[in-house]
Amino acid sequence: MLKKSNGETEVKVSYSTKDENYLANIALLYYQEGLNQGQIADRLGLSRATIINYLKEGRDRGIVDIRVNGESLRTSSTGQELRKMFDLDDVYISNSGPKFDYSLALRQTARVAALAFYNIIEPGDVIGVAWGETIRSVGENLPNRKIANTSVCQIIGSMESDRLLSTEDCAIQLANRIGAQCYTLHSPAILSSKPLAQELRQEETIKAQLKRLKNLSAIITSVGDLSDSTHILSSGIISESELAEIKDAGGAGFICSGFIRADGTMLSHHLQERMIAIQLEDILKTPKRILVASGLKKVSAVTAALKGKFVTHAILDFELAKAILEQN
Amino acid sequence: MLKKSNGETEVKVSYSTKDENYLANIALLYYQEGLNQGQIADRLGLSRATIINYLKEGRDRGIVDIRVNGESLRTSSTGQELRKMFDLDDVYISNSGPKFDYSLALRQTARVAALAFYNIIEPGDVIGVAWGETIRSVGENLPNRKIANTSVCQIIGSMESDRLLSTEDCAIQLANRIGAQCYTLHSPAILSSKPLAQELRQEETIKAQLKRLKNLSAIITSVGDLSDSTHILSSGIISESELAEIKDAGGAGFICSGFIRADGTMLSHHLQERMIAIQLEDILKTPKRILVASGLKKVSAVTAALKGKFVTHAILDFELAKAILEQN
DNA sequence: CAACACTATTGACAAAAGTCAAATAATGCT
DNA sequence: AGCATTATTTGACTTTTGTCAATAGTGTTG
Repeated sequence: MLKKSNGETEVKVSYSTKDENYLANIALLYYQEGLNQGQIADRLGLSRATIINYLKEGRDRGIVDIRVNGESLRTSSTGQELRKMFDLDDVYISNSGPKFDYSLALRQTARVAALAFYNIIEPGDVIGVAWGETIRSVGENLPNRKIANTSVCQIIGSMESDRLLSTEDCAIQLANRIGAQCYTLHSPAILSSKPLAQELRQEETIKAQLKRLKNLSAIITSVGDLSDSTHILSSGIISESELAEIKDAGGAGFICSGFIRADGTMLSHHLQERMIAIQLEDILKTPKRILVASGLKKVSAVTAALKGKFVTHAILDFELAKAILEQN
Repeated sequence: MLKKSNGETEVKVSYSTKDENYLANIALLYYQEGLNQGQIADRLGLSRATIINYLKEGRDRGIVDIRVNGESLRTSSTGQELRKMFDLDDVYISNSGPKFDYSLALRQTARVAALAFYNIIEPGDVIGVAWGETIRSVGENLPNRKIANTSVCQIIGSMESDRLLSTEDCAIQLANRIGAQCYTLHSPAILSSKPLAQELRQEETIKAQLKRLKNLSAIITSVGDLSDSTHILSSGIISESELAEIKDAGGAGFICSGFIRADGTMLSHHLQERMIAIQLEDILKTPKRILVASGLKKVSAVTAALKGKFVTHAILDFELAKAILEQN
């Protein structure tokens, strides 16, 4: 961009036309002034195609930001009914239409949850983050907007499965998006024997983290169902016989490592002895308990979680919320 | 939404599909999931035209908010040079293309100023607001976003002109947008005689306000030019002979009530004796001095204001900024 | 309960936006 | 300077979006 002419060090006042300022000005003309692309092209002496490229680049680079007001997602009447029925602080409802599309519905719910998250979480919060497809999707849909002085704690040990990235990634990504300090749990979620698990719990780094989990100010989890297609079965975390055992004992769902019955009471199971995770009792002690869930197969599990008071803020899809209402 | 039936004041919990939640969900599908209107219509079993209406309503009702990052507007190289040349804190450049269009250029500059304003003003600021087309447009382009504990002070008495609404409207609108307490000046800007002006300055409400103007933390003004088309002439505030007088004395422009020379020094004039407004000396004492200007006819006036250090933060249009650079 | 005044919704058409491969301009490298 | 490489810009075409007048639905009132 320097133009030398006859030895003089003359600095050409050049504008790499594509700098941020230029992109931002075009975005203002388009999105605020309301000019169309052709009019902008004429004005700037460029082709319309170029304007399209610039507008796109502006969006990609975050110079233009299209955001949806999270408050609006709290206004659904179905959500309000659910809120009253289970005495919740907040219910946010997602809606991607009645047509069945598991992954779209999940993403939509995650997006709503991401917006809700910014309404619920305050500076200074210490946030426990669970594991699962849903939570991971929430992390992915969170915008990069800092919340001051927050920290994030992984609340259940790591695991890998085909569909999911390992647990700590959920916590790390979420922490990165909100600019939080991130404390991970350096342990598998489930160990092969009880003594090994006990021993590990005494390790300094793990002990310290487990202690931290007793004083969270917020927690975000999903809830697991106990249908035949539950991912704890398909990912090999529990066996078919163990699943049957839990169901026989009245299990309706699980949150992190803990199983709960249809009425919301806790169901202890020997599996827990081999796990490194937050205790259900500690979840109940956490002031803000955010639950995110999507899909009709979670009806009983979510209902159980609501009855057991594991939730203060719920983010659910419309179909799920309606089904829960109808059953109660 | 109130339904009166046989005298009862029954509130119908109406279930409009068009509630905010629904609109917000559609907005998410469109703007975040990236589905097109046809796909959304299919999913929700509505026509595409309806989706368009919903999306539009979402934008109109502020459920969807498209915003441009103000920081980006600070990155222009022209602006950076100007910033160094006059030792400014910040320069924001607007750009609506080289094609001459006074009113578009003004609006674009005002929009950029509105974004800059939110970067510059902090909670607790006491902001002096001047008068003029430019400042009025800034107010109109300010989004409704509160800044805590701010107050706004009208810094020059009221006047009316054909093109402009009266001065206090500038201050009031700006205050409303940012949720500030608003102090107006209950006086005309210019009076017919010196004694009357003196008397008025002793009135309690006016005295109190004038005192406030000595301790502003920020000020936003434009700058007036002294060309033949200057609005202080056309609106009858000064006469042709007075204008000629000021120009003969070396006047290059004015800020609020005060005239300045091309080198930025203050030029006293007997007109000031009849005016109710902030003093130039007090502007110089204000820590954040925001100047907004658009249009080539303001080259000398803005240059004078910059030289006289009446500005710490400048918002200028590209053509104007370039012209100022080239002359210095 | 028919007539009225609304608002919400839609289909058909017009306008605007998006895509992409080709052309042009900038840049780097002997 | 000449050539290769890469980035930017564009024209022609397709897809998506927007408009608007007509229609269906909803509640209100005499």
